[in-house]
Amino acid sequence: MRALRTLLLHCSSNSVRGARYSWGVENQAGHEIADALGMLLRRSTRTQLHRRLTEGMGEAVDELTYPVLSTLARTGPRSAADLAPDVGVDRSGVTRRASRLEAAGLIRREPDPADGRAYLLVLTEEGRAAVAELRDRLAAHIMASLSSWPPGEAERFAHDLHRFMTGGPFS
Amino acid sequence: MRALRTLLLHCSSNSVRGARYSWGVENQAGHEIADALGMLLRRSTRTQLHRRLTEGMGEAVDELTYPVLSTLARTGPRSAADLAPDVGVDRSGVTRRASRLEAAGLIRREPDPADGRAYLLVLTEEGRAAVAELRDRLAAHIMASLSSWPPGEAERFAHDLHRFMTGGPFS
DNA sequence: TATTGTTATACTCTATAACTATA
DNA sequence: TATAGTTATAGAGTATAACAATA
Repeated sequence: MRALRTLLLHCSSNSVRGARYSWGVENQAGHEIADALGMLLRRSTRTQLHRRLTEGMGEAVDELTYPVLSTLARTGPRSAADLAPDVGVDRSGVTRRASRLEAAGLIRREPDPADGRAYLLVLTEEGRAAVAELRDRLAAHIMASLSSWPPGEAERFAHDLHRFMTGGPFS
Repeated sequence: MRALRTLLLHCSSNSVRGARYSWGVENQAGHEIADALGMLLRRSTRTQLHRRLTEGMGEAVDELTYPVLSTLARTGPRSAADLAPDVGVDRSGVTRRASRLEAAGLIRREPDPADGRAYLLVLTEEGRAAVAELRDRLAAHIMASLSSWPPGEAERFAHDLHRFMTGGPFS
């Protein structure tokens, strides 16, 4: 079955945008998006982007700690255990990252008035400023690359991307 | 200067799509794209996606080794040192990942006829099939989430995304 | 009994620095 | 001399499993 599939795939060896792929033309849009996402999810792309955006923001803000800041900014004060699934690490991981951020003055720990066991992680003023700064840098970075697009197309693309992410396979 | 900026930012505390942000409305498209990309680059999103896509494909294919396979499929046989910047790790990292893939029969090492020091990493037939399978799964996954879009809009979005990635801040 | 935050442990992956072989 | 592949080493980050405190 797999052998047959492979054979069929390799019978149609058309070139997609010069790349050396050799699969069919069906689902062209899906493959085009898949390739773009693959590029975006590459480690080199992510680290390079993070490095450029966190330039001069202190050692505490990096690829590991920023998701904690970002999620707190989006949802408000949360406990470590509550934050864990959003950040994508265990609650012990959230604790370690939060400790770094607390030492840098970007967040503070407050006893949860509703649960004596928990501590709420709260953004400080500096933490809020850091998130806003980073978000503005990314937005500016993005818009600079869209400046050559015809009027309205960037806004349309932004809308489509938002629609894709919220209703798509990643929500 | 930063204090002034922060102050200005927090004077306009409008709500964007229900999120608890408090920054201006300028560069709306940039911020919308930035938020979508932030969601996409999150660790939880990436690991979840990789886990779903590599289901039942053997232990050798995972988040670490797939970029090696994918890059080889895109560019043809390459040496480890040549591949390293594309994959986003050191050449020793490429060696380690390639060894796992070679043990699983997905790639093979061939002496580079043009350089006696180098070995070319070459996809085997199984390796090509694995890449095709994974790429098809992702494309199908994506298209399923776009099935409810009006005719033509998915294709338009695919085109825009490709244009954004190749001409954008990640190229 | 279950869950909180935290910490020690074992594990994985990485970059760095070696090493040998070849350009 | 510089660069290829490979490997040992040290460092960073993680999940797991404990622990005491609280629900």
